[in-house]
Amino acid sequence: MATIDDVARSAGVSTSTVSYVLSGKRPISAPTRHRVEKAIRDLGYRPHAGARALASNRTNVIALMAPLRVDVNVNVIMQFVTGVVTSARSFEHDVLLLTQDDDAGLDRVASGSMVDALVVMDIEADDPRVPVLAALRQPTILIGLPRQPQGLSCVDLDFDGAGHLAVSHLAALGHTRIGLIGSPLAVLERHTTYAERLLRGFNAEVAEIGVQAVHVSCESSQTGAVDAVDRLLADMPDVTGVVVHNEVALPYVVSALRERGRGTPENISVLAVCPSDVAEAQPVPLTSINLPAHAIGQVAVEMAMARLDHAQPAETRLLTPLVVERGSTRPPIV
Amino acid sequence: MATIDDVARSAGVSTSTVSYVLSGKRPISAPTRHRVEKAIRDLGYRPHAGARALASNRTNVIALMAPLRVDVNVNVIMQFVTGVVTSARSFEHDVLLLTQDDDAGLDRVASGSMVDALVVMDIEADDPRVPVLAALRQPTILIGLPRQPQGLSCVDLDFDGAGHLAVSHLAALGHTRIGLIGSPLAVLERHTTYAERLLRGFNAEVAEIGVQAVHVSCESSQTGAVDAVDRLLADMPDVTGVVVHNEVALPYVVSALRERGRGTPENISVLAVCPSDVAEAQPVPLTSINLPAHAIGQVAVEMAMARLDHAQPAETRLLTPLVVERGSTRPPIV
DNA sequence: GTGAAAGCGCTAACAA
DNA sequence: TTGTTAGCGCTTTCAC
Repeated sequence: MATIDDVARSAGVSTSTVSYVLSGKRPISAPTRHRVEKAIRDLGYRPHAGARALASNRTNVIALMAPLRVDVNVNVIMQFVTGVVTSARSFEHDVLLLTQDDDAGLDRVASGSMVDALVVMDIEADDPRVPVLAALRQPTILIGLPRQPQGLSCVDLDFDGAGHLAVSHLAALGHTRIGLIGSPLAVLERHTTYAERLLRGFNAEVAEIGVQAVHVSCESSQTGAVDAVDRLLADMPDVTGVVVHNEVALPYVVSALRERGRGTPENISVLAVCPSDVAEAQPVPLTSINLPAHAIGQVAVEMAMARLDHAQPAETRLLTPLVVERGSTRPPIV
Repeated sequence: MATIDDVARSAGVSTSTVSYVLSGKRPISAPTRHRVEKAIRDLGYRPHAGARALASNRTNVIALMAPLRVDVNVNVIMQFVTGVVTSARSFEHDVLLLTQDDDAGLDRVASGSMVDALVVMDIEADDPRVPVLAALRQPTILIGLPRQPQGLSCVDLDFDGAGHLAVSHLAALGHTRIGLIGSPLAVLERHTTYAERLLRGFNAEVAEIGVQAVHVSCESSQTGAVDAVDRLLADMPDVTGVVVHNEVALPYVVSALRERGRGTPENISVLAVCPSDVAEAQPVPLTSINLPAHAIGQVAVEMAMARLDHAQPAETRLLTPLVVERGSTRPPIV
C-alpha cells in the first residue's frame, strides 16, 4: 500500500502538500496539484482511514442502530436504512450497522471514536438509550420521539398530524363511522410512540368534529388482519371508512373486508398510512398518507452533518403528512 | 477522553503493560492486572479505534454489501444481515454496511483499510464485483456462487440439492405431476445463481425419476402470484404437488390455489423453499426446505475470521438442504 | 504557494 | 514479569 510519503516523493513535493491537495484546505498551484494528482493515480493511493481518524478526529463513519427484528415491518425499516446509507454516502460517510439488541454498542462505537455521529431508529417513549446517547460527545439523531429528548435531535413523520389528517380526509368525504386498524399490541405496549401519536391525533380529530370511531389493534400477519377486521365489524357493522396503519397486514385487511362484502372502494373506503410504494403496489391501489421512510433517513443524516459541520444546536423535525389520492376513498353510499 | 498513557500513569505502569492487559498477548501478574483494570474502569478508558488500526493493521470491522433493493425478498435479506452482524459481534467485530449500488464501495473501504474482511451478498453468475474482490488484500466471502470464484470463499444453501430434494420428497409421496413456482423473471435474467441452481436440480431430478413437471416464474406480489398459479394450472390442470421458491408470493400462491379449488393440503401438496419462520407463520403451516439465511450469514463471518486468524485458504461451503415437515404435503388423491 | 516537523494514541519489538 | 521506544500514516501548526 502506497502511503502519503510515497505520493509526495513521486510528485516531488512535501507530504503536507499532498494532504492539502486532498483536503482542499489551502490553495495549491495548478501545476503542483496536477503532479500530485497524477502521482496519486499512478500509485493507486488511498489514505489510511485509521491514520486519518487519529490525526483529524474524524472517521467519516456514522453509526446506525436499526431494529432488525422480524416482527416489525421489515420493508419500512429497509427504506429507513437505505435513506440513511445513501444520504451518508453523499456526505462522504460510511455507515456502521448496529442491531437493537447490542446494548453496549452505542457507547462502544462512540467512546472508541469509531464514528462521527449516531442515528438511532425505533425510539420508545422512555427509551433507555436516550440518556446513554445524551452523554456522548458525538451528535445523535433519534428517529422517533421520546418523552424527554434530553437535548438530542429528533426526526419523524408528524404522526399526530397524520391521525388528524386521516380522520378529516374521510370526514370531508362524508364518512361519519370510521375505523382505525392499527399497530400490533406489542408495539403499543412497548410505547413506540408513533403508534400512540397516530392514535392520539386520530382520537382528537374524532372528538373535535364529532364522528364515531373505533380503534382495533392488529397483529402483522394474515390471521391477525382477518381477526382485526372481524373485531372492527363486530364493534361497528356499519363502518364506511377505514384507516389502516399496518403495512404488513394491509393487503390481508383489504381482502378480508372484500370477503365480508365490503369491497374497496365500492362499499368501503380504505386510507392507508404507509410508504407510497406499498400503497401503490396493492391489487387495488390505495389512497394513503405517505410514510416517507427514505426521506426521514435522509433528513436524519443531514441533521447529523449539520451538527457536525456547523455545530448546529439540536432540533426536532416532524415531517408534514400528506394524502396521496389513489381512488380508494370515496363518499359513503347513502 | 482518557488515553492509554493516562491509564498507565494512574495505574503506575508502562503503556505497554496496559496494552498487554487489554490484548492478553503476554502474561501479566494478577496484582498489576487488577491495578490496570481499576484504572481503566475509573477513567472510563476506551482504546481509540483509529490509533489501534494504525498500529496493528486491524480494524475489527468487516464490510457487508447487501442488496437493499425492495424488489427482492427483504425478509430473507434481513436474516442474512442479522446473521452476519450477530456473528461478527461474537468475534469482536463491527459491520460496515454497503449497498449494492455503491460500485466503488468495496475498493474504497478495503483500500482505505477500513475493514479486515468483506462479505458480499447476492452474487450473480458473472458478477463484476468478483474480479474487484479478488484483487483486494483482505479476505472476501461471497454469499452465492459465481461461475468463477477466482480464489474467493463462497457459502450458500445447496440449491441444486434443494431442487433434487424437493422433487424426490413429493415423488416419494406418490406425486407424478409437479409444479415449480419460482423466482421473478428479473432474478433469473440477472443470473442470480440460486434461482438457476434450484431449477437445474429440480429438472435433473424430474428427468431422473421420470415425473412430469412444469416451471413458471413468479413476480413477488399478490398479482404476480395469482398470475403464476393461473399459468401453472393452464399448463398442468391436474398438478398435485407444487414447490414454491418465492417467499413474498408464498401466501398469495396458497390463497390463489385454494380459490381455484385446490386447498392445501387436502387437494394439493405445497412444499416451500424459504426460511423456517416464514413457512411456519403461514395460515396453513407449510412443509418446507429450510433456507437458513441467518446461519449462512453466520458461516460467512466464521469463514472470514478463519481466513484472518489462521490464514486459511479459500473454500466453498454449500449447506445441506433439509425438509421440515409441517403437514402441507401428502400423498395425492387417487 | 510550499515545506518541516510535531503530534494523534496505539502496538510490538527489543531490552532488562 | 515489566518498561522503553520506534514506528503506524496522516493532519496541521509554524515557518519561510
